[in-house]
Amino acid sequence: MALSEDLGFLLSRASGLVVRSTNAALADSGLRVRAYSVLELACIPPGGRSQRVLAEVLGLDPSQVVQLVDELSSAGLVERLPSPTDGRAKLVAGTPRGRQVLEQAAALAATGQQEQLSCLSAEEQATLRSLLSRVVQFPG
Amino acid sequence: MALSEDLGFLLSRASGLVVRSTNAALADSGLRVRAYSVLELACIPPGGRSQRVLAEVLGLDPSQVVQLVDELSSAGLVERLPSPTDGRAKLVAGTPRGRQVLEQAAALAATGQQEQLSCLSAEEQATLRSLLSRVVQFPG
DNA sequence: TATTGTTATACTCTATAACTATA
DNA sequence: TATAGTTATAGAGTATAACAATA
Repeated sequence: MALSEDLGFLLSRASGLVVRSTNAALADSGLRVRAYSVLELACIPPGGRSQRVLAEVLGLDPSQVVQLVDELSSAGLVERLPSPTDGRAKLVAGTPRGRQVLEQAAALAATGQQEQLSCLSAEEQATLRSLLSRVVQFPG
Repeated sequence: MALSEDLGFLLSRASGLVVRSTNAALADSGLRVRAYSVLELACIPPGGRSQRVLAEVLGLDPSQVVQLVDELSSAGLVERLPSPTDGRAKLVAGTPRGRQVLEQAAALAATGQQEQLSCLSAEEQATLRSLLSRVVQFPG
């Protein structure tokens, strides 16, 4: 199979382009894409989510989540709360400042992303989103 | 935007899954996906391609191409030939053994890739390929 | 002066194993 | 015994800058 038709190659190449562009766009926020995705998940439900869940959803190793949460926590964007139901688990929840930063960062990230994806129409982007969602099997 | 609808996130997650699976499938060949892609390009035209072209096509830094070609060259899979038209450039060409290894590796890579992509029909994979090709703007 | 390949360096990302505390 | 979080470490991938040889 020619490289230009190799889906694995095309995926990793496209991902590289978008991640690079998004990281550049996020520079002013002090975040990079991985920390941004952790912050986004931490800000969704009021109570936060356990690090184990974060790792599973993001496809990261639990030890990587520790580092990213450490980083966000030092910046005052998230906090680790004890789980009321499991003494081992810690729930990662966004702080008010974290939600504020997330809002600004989301706009920056969207800009960087569209720099690479604007060659596709909104409908085509929706198709791409739908296909990739099936591959990723995004949990909840 | 929810993370599950974030095209950048979906791309990098899907890419990660496929690359991981492909690297695992390639293990017996001694190659990893990046070296595999260099070998594939080196084996296409009889005369090979310059490292600068390889870097551009693969989206890698020229210094990364040096390392990958070193690796493939040590394994006897490619060789650096002097360019007949440019004394600075070196053409990277696959050896007979390189073509042999490539053929086997291609089958392994396809297997590992389909492990992650089999949830999409052939037609859906073609759609995905077409959309990603536009994003990547694959040169020649 | 610009480009090709190279070397060196640092940073980010990924992968593993081992440890602790709780379940 | 199993799981959540943590620590440590090594390897792979990415990004930059500087240099020699050639254009």
